[in-house]
Amino acid sequence: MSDTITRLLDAAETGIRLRGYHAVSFRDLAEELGIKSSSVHYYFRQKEDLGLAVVERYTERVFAALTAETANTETPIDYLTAFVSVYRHALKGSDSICLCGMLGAESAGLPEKLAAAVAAFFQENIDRIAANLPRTMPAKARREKATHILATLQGAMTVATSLKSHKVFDNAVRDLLAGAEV
Amino acid sequence: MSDTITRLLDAAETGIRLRGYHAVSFRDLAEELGIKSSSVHYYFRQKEDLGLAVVERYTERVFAALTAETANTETPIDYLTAFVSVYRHALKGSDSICLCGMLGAESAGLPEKLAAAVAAFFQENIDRIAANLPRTMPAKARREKATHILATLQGAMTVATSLKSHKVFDNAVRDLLAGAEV
DNA sequence: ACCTGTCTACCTACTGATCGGTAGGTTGCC
DNA sequence: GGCAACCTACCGATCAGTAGGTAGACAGGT
Repeated sequence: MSDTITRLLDAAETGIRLRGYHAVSFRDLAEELGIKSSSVHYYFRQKEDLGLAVVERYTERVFAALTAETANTETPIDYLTAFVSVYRHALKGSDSICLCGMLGAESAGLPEKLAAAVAAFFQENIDRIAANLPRTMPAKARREKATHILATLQGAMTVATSLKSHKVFDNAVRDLLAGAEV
Repeated sequence: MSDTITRLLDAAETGIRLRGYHAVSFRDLAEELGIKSSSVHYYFRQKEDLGLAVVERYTERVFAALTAETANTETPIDYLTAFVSVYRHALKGSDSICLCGMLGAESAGLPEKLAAAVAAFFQENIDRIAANLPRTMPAKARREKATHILATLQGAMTVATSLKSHKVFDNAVRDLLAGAEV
């Protein structure tokens, strides 16, 4: 992948995670890279194409990190702790919320394909968590707990960013994991 | 409050909750009411003023509903059930997320005063929940659980809206309350 | 060694639509 | 006459997107 494409995806991802899809413009991205906005259209014909590429790359990166981080966990609580640490790292490394947390909030105003990609990201998160909850739990209870965990992570990032304190995220997650030790 | 102002606040709130602050324009609002965009400036000099008025009215309405709904609760779990039902009602009535959930996500790209008003909304939510948790819990644990509960509610609205199913919200909240019965 | 064609990675220059915002009417009620 | 509730008619900035040009690298043929 060319350097310019990578830098474009980086700038777009940062902008979307901080301010939202509609607050990111081709002109701003171009200016940040030192090129012209028409050159951005050379790589991404429409804004939707850029958005989709950002979500695709983000999805792959997050799931790769989740797979790696949870690889050697043995108990469900170890798995959850590792899972959560990937999100904690994402928040602290970027000082912004999850890309899909932002796009999920905006999804009614997004191109359909983009909204669908975000929904798929959420669903895959829920499925992965549910698959690693104790086998002794009924399937319905696992689905509920998995949804609860994803919702808490996403909401904790939003509230922590608004209150400008990563501790808010840690506080929410500490109680989440304390309650999950079933 | 004049009818036009109420209708403007309604239209702006709906637009922001569905698509975000930057996706709402004076022109669209005016068109929806059948007036001209310059007339919107007659009521709200700047977009920021409109945004602040929307958040103010929303904050008052939500806290009034929370106060009313939780008025006759006796146990912490009753309080939480009533608290959560206000958010459930907000989601189902509007088919969109919490106004402050959207603005909190976008807060890095918002006028400062607006971001501050949203942060205050979150903080007040946390304080109210914490104040109604069992007195037997240490203050720190109450703060953590309260943050956890607000984060779950906000995240559950986002994920449910993205996955286009209110059941997602119910699933997350059912597990949240099941774990909260301490 | 020199021309020729093709390709990538941009560029200039522009379009029509839309943005928030302003100046200065007009209309109808009290 | 004065005021509230609009209006027309703009402004300059910004938006996504398009048309068509160019400079440089590389390849193949002669």
